[in-house]
Amino acid sequence: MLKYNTPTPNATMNTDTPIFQRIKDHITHQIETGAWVEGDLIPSEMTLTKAFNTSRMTVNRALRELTAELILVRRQGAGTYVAAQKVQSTLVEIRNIADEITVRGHEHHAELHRLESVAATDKLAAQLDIQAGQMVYHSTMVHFENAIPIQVEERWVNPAVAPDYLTQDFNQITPNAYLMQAAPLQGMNYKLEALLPTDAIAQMLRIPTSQPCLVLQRSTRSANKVASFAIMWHAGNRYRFVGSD
Amino acid sequence: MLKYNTPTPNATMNTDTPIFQRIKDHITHQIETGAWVEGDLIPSEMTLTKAFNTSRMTVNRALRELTAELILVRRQGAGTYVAAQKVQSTLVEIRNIADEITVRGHEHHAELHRLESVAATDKLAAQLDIQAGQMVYHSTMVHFENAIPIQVEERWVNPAVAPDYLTQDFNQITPNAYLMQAAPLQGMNYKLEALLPTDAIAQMLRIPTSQPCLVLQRSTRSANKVASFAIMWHAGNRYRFVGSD
DNA sequence: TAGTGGTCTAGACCACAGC
DNA sequence: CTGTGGTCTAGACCACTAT
Repeated sequence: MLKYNTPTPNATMNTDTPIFQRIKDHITHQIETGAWVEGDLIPSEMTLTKAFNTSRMTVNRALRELTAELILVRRQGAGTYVAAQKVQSTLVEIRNIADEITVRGHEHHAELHRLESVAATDKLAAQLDIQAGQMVYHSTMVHFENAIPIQVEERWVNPAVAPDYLTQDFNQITPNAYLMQAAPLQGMNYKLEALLPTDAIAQMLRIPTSQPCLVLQRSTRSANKVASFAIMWHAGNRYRFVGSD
Repeated sequence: MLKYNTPTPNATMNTDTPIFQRIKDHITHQIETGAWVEGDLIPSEMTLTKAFNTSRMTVNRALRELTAELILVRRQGAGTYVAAQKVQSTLVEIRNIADEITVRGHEHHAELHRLESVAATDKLAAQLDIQAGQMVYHSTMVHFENAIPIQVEERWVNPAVAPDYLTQDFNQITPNAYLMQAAPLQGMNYKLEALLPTDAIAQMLRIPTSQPCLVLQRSTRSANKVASFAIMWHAGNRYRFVGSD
């Protein structure tokens, strides 16, 4: 474990905030700002007990709750670690289509059709919460399952959040996987609808323009900014979302 | 609070089970067996402390965790109660389309097109986990938002779970709302896809057959049986699923 | 063996609800 | 006022991990 300093109380924190909550806030803050990242060993219960001038049970409660929230992982005898970033939700789990295809035992590959820097249109600027005309990164990829095109992924990325986007090798890592690692995910919004494809999309998916598509639009947030906005087109006859509760 | 006896240790319980876990198990057992139901006041921390011959902090941990799991509700100064049963999920929250439309400030009404008893086809029998040929209830409804047809809901119901389905007035209560009340929901599976409508569906939604539809298929479980299977068609240009995480 | 987390105790003070 | 839950303390014993 590196990068650990005495906790600095947040100015916005009410003095009535329970101690266990202050400890939780401190830890999540370290993770959100990237000071502590996935796999890092964080301070032990005893260290935090002294740092916050409290009792071990109070620290234990904070760490136990963060573990229940899947933010930390604890190993008896070893220590407490920052958990792997996972956002789970019925609809969000399709975020890494490469993994999903591999899990099904099928072969996945992707074709990069476009990777460029473009000026944000008004509409796009609103999606990314930036100024119109500002430069943003844009990529278009097609994902294949056993050589059949399954998803067209068009993505716009906020350079302020992922400045190295254009220099990635997207044959090695999917845009989603890269963004997950480059910018710790805070949350997302999505929209799901059924649409007819444009000619360009139909061509990439190798379907007729009369074939309905399942279209997922999603924006992700990181570091209190909108990190990226993506539109994913799936041929309706080849792809569906499933889940259970 | 009624119906409370000294906890009877489960025979399958390992003697190494932590005390807080035994308390949690005891409480969830009371709820699962119906001994305690929604809204019931359960024993206080002090009562449980004595009953389990432990300390208050241990009882507090058990109750706090069950509260985080939405199984209990606590009110300082008043007591601890069994929480209302709720199933929530991005995709499951669309279960009551009438409420959803009303919340948007729009007018909702529904037309009942069909309400009948039919013999289960092989496919349907598999969905409902019953014998083919067995009688099941079937309904077809169209839901309107401000006089525009927004959803066609076709539903098959297991008579063993909701024997009074055919005698309901579905102008007063939606099938979903009735089933939620008649059969406490255990869980569900769903499938979401983009399809072209059949002629009959297109006519009910008043759309051309070339208009893609967002189709949600869902089966619900109750009392360890499949309670119902539903197919909901939405015009792709009028309806979308949205959510956030 | 030293340090870690997992659990538990027997007290304590407080805010709040209901009578 | 009494009883409830919300939080906290300063210890304790144990199982496990790493060295």
